Amino acid sequence: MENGKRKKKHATLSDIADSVGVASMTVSRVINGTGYVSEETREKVLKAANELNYRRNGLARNLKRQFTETVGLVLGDISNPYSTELARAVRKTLLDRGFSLFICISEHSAKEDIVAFESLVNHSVDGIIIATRSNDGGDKYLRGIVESNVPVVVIGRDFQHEDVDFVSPDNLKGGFEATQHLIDLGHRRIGFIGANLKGGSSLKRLQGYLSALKKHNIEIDERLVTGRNEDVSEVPGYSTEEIGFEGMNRLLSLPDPPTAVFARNDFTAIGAMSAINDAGLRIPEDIAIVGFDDISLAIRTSPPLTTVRQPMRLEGQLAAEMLLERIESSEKISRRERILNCELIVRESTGTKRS
Amino acid sequence: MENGKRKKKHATLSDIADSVGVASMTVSRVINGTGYVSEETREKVLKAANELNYRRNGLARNLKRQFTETVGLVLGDISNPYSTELARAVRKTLLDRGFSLFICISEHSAKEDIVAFESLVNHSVDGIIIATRSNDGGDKYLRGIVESNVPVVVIGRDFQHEDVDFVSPDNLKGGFEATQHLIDLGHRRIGFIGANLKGGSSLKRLQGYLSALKKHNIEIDERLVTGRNEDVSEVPGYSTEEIGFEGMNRLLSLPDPPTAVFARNDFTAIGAMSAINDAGLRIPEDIAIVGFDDISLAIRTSPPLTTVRQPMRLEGQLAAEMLLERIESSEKISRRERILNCELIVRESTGTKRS
DNA sequence: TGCTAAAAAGTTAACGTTAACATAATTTAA
DNA sequence: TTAAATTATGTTAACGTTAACTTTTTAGCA
Repeated sequence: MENGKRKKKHATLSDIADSVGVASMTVSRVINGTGYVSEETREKVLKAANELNYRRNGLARNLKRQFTETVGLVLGDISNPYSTELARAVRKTLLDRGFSLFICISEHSAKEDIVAFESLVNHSVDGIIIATRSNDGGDKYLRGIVESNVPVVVIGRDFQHEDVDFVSPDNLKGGFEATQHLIDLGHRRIGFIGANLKGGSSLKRLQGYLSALKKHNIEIDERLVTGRNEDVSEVPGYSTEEIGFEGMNRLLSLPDPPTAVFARNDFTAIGAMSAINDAGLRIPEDIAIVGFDDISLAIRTSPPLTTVRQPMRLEGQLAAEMLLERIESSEKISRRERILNCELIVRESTGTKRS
Repeated sequence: MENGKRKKKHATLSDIADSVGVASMTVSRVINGTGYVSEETREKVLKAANELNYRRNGLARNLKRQFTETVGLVLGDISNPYSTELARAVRKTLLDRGFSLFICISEHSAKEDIVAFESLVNHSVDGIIIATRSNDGGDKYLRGIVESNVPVVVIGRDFQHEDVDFVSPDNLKGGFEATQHLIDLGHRRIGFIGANLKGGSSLKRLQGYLSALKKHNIEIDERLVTGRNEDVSEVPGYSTEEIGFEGMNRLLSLPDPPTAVFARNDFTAIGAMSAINDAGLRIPEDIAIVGFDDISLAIRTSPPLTTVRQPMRLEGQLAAEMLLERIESSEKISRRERILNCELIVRESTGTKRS
């Protein structure tokens, strides 16, 4: 740091103490409203604090108290309403218990994961909730953090550790049901947009898709599974309409394009719908489409999007509650896993049974 | 806090020092890579640090150093891609300079603004960027923060203070041009969705709309200006499709509905488009529509949305740079204002000139 | 009146780190 | 070889707060 100078100093407890003529402990008592202080002193102190524009130094306070009543949340794709909903629920649960929340973004790499973890640990947050996708570098660093006794809960991230709780929607079942729904409607050529067969092996939604096909003895055509390779992509996650759009165009250019598509999430589905429209095809008559998440926009697409609803709020709330338990318990807590049910929401984008 | 117990202690510098048999200062030097340390000692120290799973205590460090190299960003509506883009740009600029970013959400009240400011100040962030809408309580608290010398930059928030920089898109001009565009196409009855005439007086986009009408001597019909009252709303901002949908339906139910609509932002526009579709009307033939922001989705709506593009990244970058200057300068910096140009992006949702 | 309890303060030390200074060991230069 | 420079390490104090303890003052009451 070549740049040394920082601004004018803030008033401290002892500045106030000096100005009033008491000990700083007395001022501390006034500020925190603890212990005995005479009404007279209290008023003098408050007056002085006000005049000096006193603001308590949280660093010193937290250093002394050994906890910060702050939790960090690491999000991948903040513009996905899923993340937002999650963050909102986490925040509410924490706020109700007197904790505050700092959000860090980690968009697409282990490096960013690590930066996020590091800055949170650095600020001595009392615990961390992580909702980014798993990756080797991040996992390794994370393991170190957990082993130094920082309470951690992961949401939807494939991270195995005896001291880390896990909350996730049932992506596998959700993916299965979405695909099953398309099969029930008579579709046989069903595409998947949002991952590759090689790269997306950890993607439960894709696995659900594959297992539904398998169950109905539909052969898996790897050309029907398309998506950008995440690990390579430098493009922020939110632009998944792009991915959906591109992916759909790839599918449409096949000699034998699918009659239905399961998109990895609603944004991807919206992008795909746009590509279908552009190609002059109709939804659901020519191509049926299912998304995932049930973001609030899903009901406003035209036609309204069939999708798998995941309980985002519940996920956030549960994760926050589990974390708080970890933070507040003095005993070791064994890993808990909560896989939450999803619900298929059928709207017009999948239409009715094909003849 | 009735719940006292926190977890097992972390290793400290002196734990390592003791275990290796050196002074903690030496360990500090190894950890920070500063000053002279013999290769032999360095290795011993690193080994011990590793074994003890040492992690430096940022609270103590920052307390001593008197700065944290951390900046806080307060966002209103995190699921709006606008916020995301902003956050991303801010983060990138900061990261390049070695700062980390904590994001706080403040969704719809002065109370939440204050909670967010408070927790950031509490953690002694070196500066704060604020991108929430102005409100009395928040402004008052903010003023206090600024007066205690915390560097602050606001984005698009109407906050006047000699020591606070201001970055904003030119909402007034943008709103004007959006409306002008509709007028140029021959529209006379033009609605505005996203604010009330009473409550939205501070909304520059609405003012731009009004002034464009005035310029062309089109009488202002207050029934054509519709939106939920923000201050009252308990509904999170992101569901602005809802607002657009509801608002459009209100406009459609008028005896003499508008032939064109300017929506406060793209999400609102998308909601409005959905309502227009549901009513069996065509865009742009029956009703033309303009949004604001040019989120990535805008090009994927059907028809693609005419909108006003604001330079979100630039806003974020500038705000971050200004903040860094404030943080690093030892001299007082006078308020700087940067109003950034917006650009009308004409797509199909406004069609061609009416006959 | 004296004695106890309650109220109102004050004192000390510590949280974990590092800046600033001091000292000791080693190397270099002349 | 001896002083000066370099390298390696140590000591002290302070960042601002508060837990834990101590002391002083006031109030209560038998």
